[in-house]
Amino acid sequence: MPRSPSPSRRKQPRQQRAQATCDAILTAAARLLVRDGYEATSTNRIAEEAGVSIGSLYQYYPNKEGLVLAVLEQHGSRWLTEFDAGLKELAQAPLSVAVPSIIHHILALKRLHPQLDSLRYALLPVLRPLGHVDTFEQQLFRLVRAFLAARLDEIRPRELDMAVFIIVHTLEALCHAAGVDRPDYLTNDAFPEELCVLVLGYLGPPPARLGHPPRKAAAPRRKYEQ
Amino acid sequence: MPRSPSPSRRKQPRQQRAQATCDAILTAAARLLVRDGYEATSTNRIAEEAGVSIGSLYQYYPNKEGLVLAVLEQHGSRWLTEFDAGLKELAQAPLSVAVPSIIHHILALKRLHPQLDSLRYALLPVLRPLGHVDTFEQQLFRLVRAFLAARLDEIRPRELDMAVFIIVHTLEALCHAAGVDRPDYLTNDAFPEELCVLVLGYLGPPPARLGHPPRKAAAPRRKYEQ
Amino acid sequence: MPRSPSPSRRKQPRQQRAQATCDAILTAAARLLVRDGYEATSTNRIAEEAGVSIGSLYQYYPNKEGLVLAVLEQHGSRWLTEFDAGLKELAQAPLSVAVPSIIHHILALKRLHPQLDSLRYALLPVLRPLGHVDTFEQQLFRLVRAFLAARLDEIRPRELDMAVFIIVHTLEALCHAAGVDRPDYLTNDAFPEELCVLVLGYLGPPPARLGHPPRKAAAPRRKYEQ
Amino acid sequence: MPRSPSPSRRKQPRQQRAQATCDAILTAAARLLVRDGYEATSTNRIAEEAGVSIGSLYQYYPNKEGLVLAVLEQHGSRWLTEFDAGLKELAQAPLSVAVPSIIHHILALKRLHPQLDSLRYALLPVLRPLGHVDTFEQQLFRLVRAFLAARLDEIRPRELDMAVFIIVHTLEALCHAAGVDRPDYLTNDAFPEELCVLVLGYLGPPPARLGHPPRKAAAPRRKYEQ
DNA sequence: CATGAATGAGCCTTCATTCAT
DNA sequence: AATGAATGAAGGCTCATTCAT
Repeated sequence: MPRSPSPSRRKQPRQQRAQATCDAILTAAARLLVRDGYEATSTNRIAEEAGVSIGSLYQYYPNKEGLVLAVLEQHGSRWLTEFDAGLKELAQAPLSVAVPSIIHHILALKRLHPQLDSLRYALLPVLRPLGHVDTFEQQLFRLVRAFLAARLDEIRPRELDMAVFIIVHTLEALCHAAGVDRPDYLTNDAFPEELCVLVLGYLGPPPARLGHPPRKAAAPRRKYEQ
Repeated sequence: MPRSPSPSRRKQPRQQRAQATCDAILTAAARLLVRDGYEATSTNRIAEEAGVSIGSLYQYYPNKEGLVLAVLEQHGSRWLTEFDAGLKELAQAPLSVAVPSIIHHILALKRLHPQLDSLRYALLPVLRPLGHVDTFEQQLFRLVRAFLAARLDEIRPRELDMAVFIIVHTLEALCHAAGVDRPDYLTNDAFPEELCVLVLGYLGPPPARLGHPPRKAAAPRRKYEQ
Repeated sequence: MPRSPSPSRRKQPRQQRAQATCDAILTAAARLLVRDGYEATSTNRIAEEAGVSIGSLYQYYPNKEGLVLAVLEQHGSRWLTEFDAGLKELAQAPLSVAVPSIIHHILALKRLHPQLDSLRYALLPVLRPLGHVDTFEQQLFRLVRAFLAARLDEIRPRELDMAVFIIVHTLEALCHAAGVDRPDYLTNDAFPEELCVLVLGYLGPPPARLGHPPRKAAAPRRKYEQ
Repeated sequence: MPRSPSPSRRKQPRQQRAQATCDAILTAAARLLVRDGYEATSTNRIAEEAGVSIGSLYQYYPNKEGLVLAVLEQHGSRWLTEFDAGLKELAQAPLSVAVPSIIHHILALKRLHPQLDSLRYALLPVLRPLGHVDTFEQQLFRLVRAFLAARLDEIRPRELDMAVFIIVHTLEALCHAAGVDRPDYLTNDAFPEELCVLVLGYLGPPPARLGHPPRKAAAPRRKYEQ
């Protein structure tokens, strides 16, 4: 049985030509999904846009959902890779430096593929039953959780899971909403600064321990509070 | 003028029987939309579920979009009414009292109609081109903006529009995400407290005025930071 | 059994108010039929346009076809009445005078109700199975046949039925086509003159009888041939 | 350019099997349109009659109008081709020979596809907004106009456009009406002779030029006037 | 008489998917 | 590997007509 259990792939391309076909389909699908949305994008139209027959499309992807999943997987893993790289560079930085940098990074990624990025967000309600986005979201959670776990002495929240939940969903929603409703916020200085205030204000200073006023952690906040 | 410009209504019911039909349709539509999503819900199925003929459905609602709009309008305006009433009661309260109360109120509304509430959120990308949700969102913005405008001396942000944007989208997204991914957060004490920290931390103390350290405004935060 | 066998009427209005309702329906139907055509005109829309409930419409007309038939009947009988009156006035006139006058009259009627007139023509293929238009057409045939029968010594054709068939269909088609494609022809002097040439040329001089060259009959043609 | 601008075709069949499908659809459509008329013919019924699935129908024709247009185009262009060929053969013939021959030809074509021929006529009001019939009619006008333009010295009318308008519409209407109301006229000797009288009488002798009585042109008329 | 709520068959069309070539 | 012809369930929606009020 040559069928892989993946819901997004049917057959691995063996020849170079086949790989090109796969890519063309993926690219066409991304373009149409971004332009028309999930329901308005038909597999026949994708094949046509890709310059490929509908039969070929179904040779590599088991069904429409699988194809869309593949699109999101590709974009999601690229996004996570870049995001992870950014986090790694900040492994040693204090929160007051890391958070602004991360936010800056996220907004930059948003500006890079504004629509593909929104696509994942818009497809959340459609594809949740398929279990893909969970993968992306879970990875993102894991990365952010690890990041915070390494800074337990710099932050206030003790329930890490909840803090990650709050931070991830907040930033995702605000970036998405900005892209949709206020594109000017994406190329604006004030917006990222406000996001930093929001996140740093939330992560806050760690609970004061006896005799150790958390002066260092609190200091950076002034930058945004003035 | 026999034609109403409303995109969500076609004809006003004149008889009591007709009103009952309208309501049955609306109720059935809400139930199916919540269960299956916009695209997977067919008007024929709605009519069947409502126990009326498809013709009756189209006598009162001009098309599928109009019907969905009517569902959201009904729920949205009820939600806004209740929210507005809650805000009015807090008109004189200081931020440190009002914000926790508001967040508590929002979560209570969420628990009341968890799915209908999510429906609006999930349909945002589908219905945006129809211009309804803007109405809801605009009203919400207006209410929150007025609330903050009356407390300019208690808060830090000077760009009110951006602050409203951030607070509204953040709370919406977190409540929605909680309802979907972590229902336990909705009936949990820690979650609302964290939301308060997030919002109050963001709104922060007002910019210090000459010689008047904003000690009083900062004080209430202890309640949530311990 | 109060139902009349007429396919276009269900019930005779007894009260004045009812007569007004009937007329409003007929008027609205005529307007919409002219504007949108038979298939695109719905009985519900007619009732709405007439300011009457759909139930009232079906109280006076048995179905859509019956209503349309009534519209055509009304217009057709008015048309025939006027046409007949015109013919009567020309009872004594020689062909060379009568034909131009008749053609002038037909074009005047056409200009009077250009669309209603076309409506009958356009509905021919739709309503033929209902047997109405035959009535109109038959009456028209009878009138024209009587007109020609009284002038057998002035005309060439011996098969009167065929001559009537040719003249009636020719003039109907040309007037209709002019109304649709070349409205300028309707208010033009050359067009009716050409129609006269066509008809008079066809009816032509009577077959020459021994020793009696048909000079007189031919003479009038000069008027139109110059 | 994968999208053809034609309103009557969607996709060209590449395989032989597909061509057979196309033809079956066209044939079935023609049969049902002739039998039931435009509005009473449904695309589902056509597909069923053609023995193909409704999906196949819409793979080759963009919509109902397009399909009907294709039917008419096919028949119309065949008709025009044959008519044109007939005209060419008569290029050198005098009017008195050409006109009877043309009328004979038209009636023969009418007898060949009596219903398809009527179909176009009946669909005129339905399809006019789609711009097809104009094409047919325009071509017919052009052919007839060229025919007359080559015989300016044999005919009376100086306004060629109006003469063409009159002749074309007259013959169309009479042939159609004969097919519908008097099929016996189509296989009758008297009818075509009367049509010749009508047309030749209208085209008439050319305006007399100084001292040249148009005896030759008038002579042939005797044939039909006796 | 008049109203208008209710009906439901049926229309046009789309689209994910299969399979013979 | 690739093609593209074929499928048919299903969707949104209309409209002539009936009947309880």
